[in-house]
Amino acid sequence: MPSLASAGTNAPATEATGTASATRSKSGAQSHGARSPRAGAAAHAGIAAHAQTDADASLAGHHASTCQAFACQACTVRGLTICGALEPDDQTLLAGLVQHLSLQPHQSIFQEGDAADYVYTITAGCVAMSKSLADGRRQITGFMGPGDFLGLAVEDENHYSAEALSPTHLCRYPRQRFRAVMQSVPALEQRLYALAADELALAQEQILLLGRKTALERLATFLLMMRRRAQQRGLPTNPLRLSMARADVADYLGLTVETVSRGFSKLRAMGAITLDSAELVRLAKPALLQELSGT
Amino acid sequence: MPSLASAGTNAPATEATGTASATRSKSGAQSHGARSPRAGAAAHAGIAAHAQTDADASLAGHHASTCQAFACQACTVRGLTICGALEPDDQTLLAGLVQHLSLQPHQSIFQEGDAADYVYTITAGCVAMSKSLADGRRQITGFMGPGDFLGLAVEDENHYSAEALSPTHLCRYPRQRFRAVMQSVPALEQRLYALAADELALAQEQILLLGRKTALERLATFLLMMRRRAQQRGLPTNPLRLSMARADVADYLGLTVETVSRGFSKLRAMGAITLDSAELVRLAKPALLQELSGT
DNA sequence: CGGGACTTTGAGCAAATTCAACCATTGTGG
DNA sequence: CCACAATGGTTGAATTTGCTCAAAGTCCCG
Repeated sequence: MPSLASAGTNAPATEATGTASATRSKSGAQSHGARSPRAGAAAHAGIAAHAQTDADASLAGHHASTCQAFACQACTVRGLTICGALEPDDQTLLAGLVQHLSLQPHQSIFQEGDAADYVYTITAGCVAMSKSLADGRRQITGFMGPGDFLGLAVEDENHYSAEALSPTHLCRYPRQRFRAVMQSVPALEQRLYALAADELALAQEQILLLGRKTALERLATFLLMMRRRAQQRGLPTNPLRLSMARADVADYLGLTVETVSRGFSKLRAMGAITLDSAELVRLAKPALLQELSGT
Repeated sequence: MPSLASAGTNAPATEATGTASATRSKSGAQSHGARSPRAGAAAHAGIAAHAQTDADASLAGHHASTCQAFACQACTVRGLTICGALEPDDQTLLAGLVQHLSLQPHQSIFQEGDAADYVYTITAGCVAMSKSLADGRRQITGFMGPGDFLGLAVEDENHYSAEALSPTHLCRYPRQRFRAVMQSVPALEQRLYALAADELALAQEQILLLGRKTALERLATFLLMMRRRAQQRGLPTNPLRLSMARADVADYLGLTVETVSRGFSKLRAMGAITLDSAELVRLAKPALLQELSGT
């Protein structure tokens, strides 16, 4: 599949790739019928083409460093992300490389197998990392939100795809130059090492969930995790905004959309949660969820 | 469960914890009946007590550095592990900290929730990292073999357990001192960052497997992965030695022992593999396995 | 040779998937 | 402004995969 993606130039703005939920059986991919017979071709349209930078001209080069630096001063996720770990001088160094991007839901950031030319920091929205099998089954390996760093583990090519799930803002850095800064700034290197360690711990948590938890346990775990994330970022938790579709939750939890939906209904019936809308959840009984989570 | 483990002093040399296979249903843990009613209490016996070092006295301190350095010179996994990335001087630095340990199958190295006092390099054998749920269901998050580094992602306490699956030799370093060396030796830091990145990529591969692959696909993927590992280490691949029990394979693949066994039988029936013994597999048709692996 | 641990095989069952229909929300065009 | 199509979510029924429970079969070690 990676090879198929290489020709990616432009695709219709509305493609189904992002929402074609994975299915468990090998024959499942076709069964979703009308949806995107060319799954995998994806919305690989070059980001630059779609990019709507805060200062659009900045994409042409990095002459806009002062302007960018100013934007960084005002950045709302500064404390959460890598910039917070840096001295002012080093921040300027990074600010000289940065490009700002805006993405719509379902827009691809990069695809499994692509050359890893950039690394990213997310300033707003929600991004999914995912891997797929040849027949289209998709597994989301993680969600990232404001403050998260994207591109940690990359070598020369990406081992996973990344896609915006909600309207998203990114800071993008050319990978080679970022790497150079990283090697000259020990604080940055250490910060990234710590981030990698965190991400690894999360991945192991996810492995436990996928390998050993029941559908309901997965869902309860997921909701509690989303709440913790929101708390860490100072986002509202009492209606908790999921920022993703059921299909994405399903692809994250290794389930089908239907099972996820049934799970939500069951949790609602138990009084554990309330739904303002499909995306806005109230965790009425966190203790019950905790118990249901199996952990 | 972490709190239960804290009192760990000595346990019988033969405990069942390591082999009590996880089960999917919440009630499953008890259903295995006679096996280890005190699951979770584990073989937490201090390693030092069981340790049979190559030069036993070394445990008392680190005065044996020259001796250890000599051992390191002869080390068979030097090229694979962190030592290979170091200057001779830095190697001596590490050699001054090292302690050699030998473990029997089922012996615990550390437990989820323990203080992370050491990091390890594996020189021989096979180690499983695992996480468990409250009711005893266990998930193995990864296997490590000769050359692998254990303790990458740790903060002050371990997020997972580690246990020897076959007779195993380890190099152990006090974590704080290792950390100090790490921070003074950029090459080491970068090597560990690279290892963390590799481990993360493996974890994501595992997430895809657990979330979206069928039992047979998991097994095929597993066998190919084990073969790749053996190749990387220059170990024999034609009878490929698994170095672990079916129960461990099951806990790694998110399945039950029975399903794993059926899978092996099915692969055998298809002619994809041959079994010299339960632990010695011949991959008769790697291409078929590749196809079956779903990737 | 005998005992125990591990592995394999079989039969029935249950959780989650598949397939299918229906409902709700949203945006569009008449 | 409302009908209506489209998308996403929910619910139901049948099916399937993998699990549970049970019983043999193997292998290893003393």
